[in-house]
Amino acid sequence: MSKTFLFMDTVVNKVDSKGRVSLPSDYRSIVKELSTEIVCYRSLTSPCIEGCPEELLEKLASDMENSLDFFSQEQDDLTNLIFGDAKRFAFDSTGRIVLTEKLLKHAEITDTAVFVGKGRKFQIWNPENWAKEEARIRAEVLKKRPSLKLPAGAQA
Amino acid sequence: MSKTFLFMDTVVNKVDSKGRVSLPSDYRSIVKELSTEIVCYRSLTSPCIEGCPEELLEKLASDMENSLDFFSQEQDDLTNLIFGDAKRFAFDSTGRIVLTEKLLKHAEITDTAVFVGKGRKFQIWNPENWAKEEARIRAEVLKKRPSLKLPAGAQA
DNA sequence: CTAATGTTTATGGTATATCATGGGAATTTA
DNA sequence: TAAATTCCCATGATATACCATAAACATTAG
Repeated sequence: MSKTFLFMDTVVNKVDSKGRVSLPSDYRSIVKELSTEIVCYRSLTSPCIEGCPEELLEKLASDMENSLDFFSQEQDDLTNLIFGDAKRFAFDSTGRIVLTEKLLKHAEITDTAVFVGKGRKFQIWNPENWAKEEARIRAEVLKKRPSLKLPAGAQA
Repeated sequence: MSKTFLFMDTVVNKVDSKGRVSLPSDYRSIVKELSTEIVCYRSLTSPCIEGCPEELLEKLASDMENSLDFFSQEQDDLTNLIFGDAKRFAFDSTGRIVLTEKLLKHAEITDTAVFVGKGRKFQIWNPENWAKEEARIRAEVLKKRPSLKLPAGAQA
């Protein structure tokens, strides 16, 4: 099978008192192709944590590396914000990472985390917040595209 | 694959009476791949110190050499400022550097320093100043891109 | 089709290594 | 020689690596 790099599915895992969580094994096997660590940061738009392989942030850095941007103050504020916020998380031999207080607080996560695949990246949610968000997204989609219906029987 | 390095995260360290500060260990392990010292200079645009591996300045120099704006007065002036200001700082066996009075004064740092990752380089701030700057950046980002989706690989 | 078995994954607890930081000795500079 | 700088060691706090158990899953045998 060819290696694809898409984070998919929704997985619920426990967060222990030290902030340890198992990264879903599917995610792990994706990341392992590249490295043994992921990068996480607070979402700017939602109360959740976003994660991705470090490679995704490489491009941002490269874009700014050239001399023209080097002195620019306007050198993308957004990018600067992300690097200041993002942090590497290595997962140990059992596949766990330890999330920081800052991240957990932003996502309002205490003892349970929901991993949601988003393609090239993924998100980590508090269960209740994710339930609401998912409902909101579904409603939004149906509102915009009333003709879009799932085939009968395709509901889980 | 070419191994690249990204400075990330925000860490707060103390500056002792001798002016010693621990370089965050994450930063150290990045720099160590290349050398045992970093280069620091006063930011041209903010009251903070900027730091990076010497490698980055070398790249800057060669970019300038090959630039279409080879005769640009502005670029010339700017590079003069940077290279005239920059200085190497070796870190000792415990991972600390001693910043100069000139740098500390420019950043208004006395007993606490905030290291902020910026991708290929990093900045060192006075805590209060950084708090203000971060707030400014966040406001700016939200103003410019109200419907922002993070660029982590996806234009959503 | 069911039962048994082996394998991967999730989770809890604990030992260990690493890091930030302070104090002081040794070395250099003025 | 006084002052400043660099180096070395000690310590507490924190984070990481390691080990053990339990649960979920897949595979195979009967």
